Amino acid sequence: MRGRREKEALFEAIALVGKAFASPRRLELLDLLAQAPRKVEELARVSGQSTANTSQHLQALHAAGMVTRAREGTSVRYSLAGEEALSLWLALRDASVSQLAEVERAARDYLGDEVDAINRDELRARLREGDVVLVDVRPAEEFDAGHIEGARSIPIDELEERLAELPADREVVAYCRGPFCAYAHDAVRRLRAGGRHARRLEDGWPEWQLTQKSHRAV
Amino acid sequence: MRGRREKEALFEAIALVGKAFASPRRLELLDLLAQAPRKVEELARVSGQSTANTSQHLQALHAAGMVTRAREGTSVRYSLAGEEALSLWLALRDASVSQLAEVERAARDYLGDEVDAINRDELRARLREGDVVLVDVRPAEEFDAGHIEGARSIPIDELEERLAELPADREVVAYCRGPFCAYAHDAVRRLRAGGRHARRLEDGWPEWQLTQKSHRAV
DNA sequence: CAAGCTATCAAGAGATCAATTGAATGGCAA
DNA sequence: TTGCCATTCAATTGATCTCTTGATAGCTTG
Repeated sequence: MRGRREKEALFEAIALVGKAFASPRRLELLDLLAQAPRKVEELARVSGQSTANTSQHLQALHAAGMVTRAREGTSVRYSLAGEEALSLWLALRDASVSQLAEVERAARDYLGDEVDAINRDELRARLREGDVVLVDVRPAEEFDAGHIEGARSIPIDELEERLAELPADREVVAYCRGPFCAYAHDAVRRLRAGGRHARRLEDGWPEWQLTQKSHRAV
Repeated sequence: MRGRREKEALFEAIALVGKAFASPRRLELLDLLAQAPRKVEELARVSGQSTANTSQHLQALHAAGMVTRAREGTSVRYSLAGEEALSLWLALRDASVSQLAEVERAARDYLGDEVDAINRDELRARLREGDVVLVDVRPAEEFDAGHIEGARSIPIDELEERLAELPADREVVAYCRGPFCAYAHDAVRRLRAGGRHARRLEDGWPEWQLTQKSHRAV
């Protein structure tokens, strides 16, 4: 009983989950699913790959227990498999930033110049005070799937034309998918160009959601 | 600026870390390093693979920022790269258990019949009361590299011959490398065969160490 | 039940990875 | 210096992964 054979089987089983995180495409899918459940075709379109390939990657994620799927008529909607999967993905992402300079560099290249940020705790306090306007600049479907309480949805595409909706005398905080999502950066730049005092939330909806849950748990 | 090209580069960089967790061999190395820093040749011997192969995997882990290395005379000692790497590995391991029935099955096959366990909080309380004997059944080097305060080292190999050191009138708690390490299970079975009232700690030194640190941080 | 759409399957080409082997490097000690 | 040992490098083979293409299956609607 219990020899190297069994131990290897154990590590192999764990590596099944590790493999799920070994492909950039799959990570992009996870990142999207962290915002909202989506159909295969949507994921394919948004992530810019073929439907067949997307389906295969989703199946790999499913085999690793990281996503769940549900038929909806003629299509299939995939979701992140619970809080566990979300926090694992966020942990991997954060660890990769702090351990690999490469990631930080890639992030800078993608996000452009840094803009002023505010962290979750500070935002919570300011929301209690009621002296900020909180704007969710993600696509409307993602807002609908879940958002920070008190936020108003103004997708980044509509920001310029709806600028008038935002008061000029209060600070505006924009948030989006997370620390490596360009929407909030963009939004802040455009808001400032529009004469608003604006900052971005340091991270995004998934992180907010997760800390809310763990706060409730504690 | 900032297009699909840059976004892909970002996910690719994160996937570098993901790849580190995609091989069972590398996971075994991480698991060993979570106990104590070790030289390449030791790791090769303990994990039962060739030195060259071990070296290659360690370099992969190094490239992913999960381990650090230090020359020591003619040899090289590898260590886990900080708390971040440890907690990521533990998170992956735990998530794989809760999301994949396969992992749990493999664990049962390897560990054999379940034995009574005690969790960290309960152990902490019992240690304060002083009514348990805590035994670290890992190899002595791992004990030396770090152990639970108040534990005594009795490597599993020496357990039978040193049974007399353990009082028969107090409960004995054995711990080892973690929830999937067979040592504590074995130890409890042998202790019971030796007439002791014994349980195992639910997890092991790495988990204890990590919660100690986060407690201190909070 | 036929058409149309979505998702999955199946097969294959090309790339990447894993492990082995044998040679090279770097530090240590005689 | 020379020899020795631990580690790394380099090259190779076979296995695995990724993406594409074209076919298939499942559901819905006319």
